[in-house]
Amino acid sequence: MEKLATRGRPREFDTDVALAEALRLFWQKGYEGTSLTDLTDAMGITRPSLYAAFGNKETLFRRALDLYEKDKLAYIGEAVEAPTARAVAETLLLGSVDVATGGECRGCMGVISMVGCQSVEPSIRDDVNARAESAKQLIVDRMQRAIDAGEFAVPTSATAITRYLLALMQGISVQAQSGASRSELLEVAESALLSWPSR
Amino acid sequence: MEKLATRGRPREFDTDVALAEALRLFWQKGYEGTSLTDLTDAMGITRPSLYAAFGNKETLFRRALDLYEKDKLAYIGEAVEAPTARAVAETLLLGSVDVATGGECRGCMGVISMVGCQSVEPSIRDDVNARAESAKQLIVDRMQRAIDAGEFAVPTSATAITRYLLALMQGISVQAQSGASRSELLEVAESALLSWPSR
DNA sequence: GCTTTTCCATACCTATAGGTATAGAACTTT
DNA sequence: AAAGTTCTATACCTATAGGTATGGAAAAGC
Repeated sequence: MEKLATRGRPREFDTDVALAEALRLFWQKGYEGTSLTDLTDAMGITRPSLYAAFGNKETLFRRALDLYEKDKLAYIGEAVEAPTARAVAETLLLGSVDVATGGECRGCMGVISMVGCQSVEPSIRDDVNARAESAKQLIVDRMQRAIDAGEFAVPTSATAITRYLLALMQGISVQAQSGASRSELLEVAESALLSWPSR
Repeated sequence: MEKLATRGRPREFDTDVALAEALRLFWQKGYEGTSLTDLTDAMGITRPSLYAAFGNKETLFRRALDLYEKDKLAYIGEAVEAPTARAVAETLLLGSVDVATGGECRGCMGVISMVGCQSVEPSIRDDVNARAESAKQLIVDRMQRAIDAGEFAVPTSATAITRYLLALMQGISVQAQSGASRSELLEVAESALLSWPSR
């Protein structure tokens, strides 16, 4: 990905560290709310260095999303490995609480980007929506397997139960952003799990 | 609220119409995503007219929020009048689907503002959060009455069940923004109601 | 009809946005 | 050590942001 130069003066900063810092900013302030000055200040590099290393603001944002998915959304991939639909739901809900309240950044960056980037350049919006869609598909497929296995008492559809779960996760993110505590959000997850419709 | 001038040349535009147009824009593009040029173009007035009529962008936004609450969030006030907690939940969930997919603007403006204004001037953020908090309190009080009336089978708390409901409504809004259809969102509401924990 | 008040239109202000040209310094390879 | 790269620093570019000064036109009250 990174064309690592063998000749010439080597880069003086660590792109991984810089990218992590960019992620922090985009997560906290959103794509449009984060200016290049914010970025270069926090990353400790100058404007031309940023452009040489990352192209432009949009590709930097995409790289930050990549890092976010890898570091923070791993729980989704793990969740769909769980043995039952109920266990999947539990992992997803608790995972979203963890991400939304675990660090210094509140809420899920995906949700923040989905809500905040609808009026932004289509290329970014489409990218964000596509990422969300592929995560959704993972869960839909898993839920379909659970339905086929007869796990659900009430008749339902894989897409319906998935959208229901995602709605809760998204709501958890929204509330985390407006200041809800970890324990308050765990109550939300528990409420959902208490009346979860599969055995 | 509006100091209506008796002397001098009367205003040539209808402030209510103009405000409705401003609401549309803020709803679609968010506070920061809506520029004064966007506003004046859509409202059909000039910049000084906007400032004379509404003060500045921030107060215009607050006025738009007022209008939004009055026109679009009335269902919340109606919901808490419903006879049972289950009926309250049903009214809230279906109402949020209606608002999120009813017109040309997708999602709930409150959610959009909560997510989009966290990094914006504190005065706006605090206002948005306060509005959300007061709506929440309405539901908490109603749920407490339902608990006191013994409506819930499973032991729960008014704040937990309220946050759970709000999470669903917020998730519905997020999904509406990223393109979910009305019928898809109705599935979310139905999924929640099918396993609603009160009789 | 005159005065006064308020409106609208144009043009402008400062600050900041994202992005880049230029030039010199620093490092690697040969 | 010299040559060849690629870095960083500074300064700048254009576009747009929110907001305002100014002047002339229009409608009300007297």
